Amino acid sequence: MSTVAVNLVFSALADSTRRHVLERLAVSGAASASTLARELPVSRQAIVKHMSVLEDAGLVSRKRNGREIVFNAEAHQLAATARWMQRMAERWDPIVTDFR
Amino acid sequence: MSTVAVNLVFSALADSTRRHVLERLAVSGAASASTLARELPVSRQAIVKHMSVLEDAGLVSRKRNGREIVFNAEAHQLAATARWMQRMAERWDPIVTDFR
DNA sequence: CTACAATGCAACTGCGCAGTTGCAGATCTG
DNA sequence: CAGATCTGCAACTGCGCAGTTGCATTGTAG
Repeated sequence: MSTVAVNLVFSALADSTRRHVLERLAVSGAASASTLARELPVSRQAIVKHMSVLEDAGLVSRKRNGREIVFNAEAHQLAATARWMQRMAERWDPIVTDFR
Repeated sequence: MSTVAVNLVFSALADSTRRHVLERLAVSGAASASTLARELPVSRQAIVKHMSVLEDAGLVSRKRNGREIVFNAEAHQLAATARWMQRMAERWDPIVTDFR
């Protein structure tokens, strides 16, 4: 994982609104920006910007469907980052790992 | 892990300078802000601010030693956050996990 | 005691992000 | 076609962070 990618993923996950959106997509399935804006207490434009950030981080994918754009959560990227963190933690302190 | 704690950890890790400092502390051992500022291309005050952020996130601890303040990396917090991410990823998509 | 080396405090700049609003363009549906 | 409903673009505000510089303060060693 490159430094840039790590920056993108961590800063994407650092915002609680974005984590809410991700949670929503992962649990209730794909949705458009307009739908998400109706469900959450933010404007559509705010959602659109968040989706760009999440997409750049690889945490979300978009698919055009007619006049709609449907966003989907990419759980594998989250898992990959978690594993990356785990390896980093192991390298820093081999004792502290593997409590799961 | 509370929402606030997650915000603190992720936003702390989102900055590459802070990750460099953490790496330095984890690999080469504890150090003071002045020492870190001499080793890295940032001012001491910048280091001090970063240490506060890292400390609030639980990723670093400080210990006063005479006129010096020595900072130490807390690898277990990193590992804990990695495990938290892993569980989140599992909840979102049970298939994608456990590639390690 | 004195000089040095550390932390502490404060103000300032620059920059980017979260969020909003307004309007234009595109695409379904009846 | 006409209206409804999407997305797209642009400008604007507010705010907080990264980083710097300057100066004061405190502790240590000789």
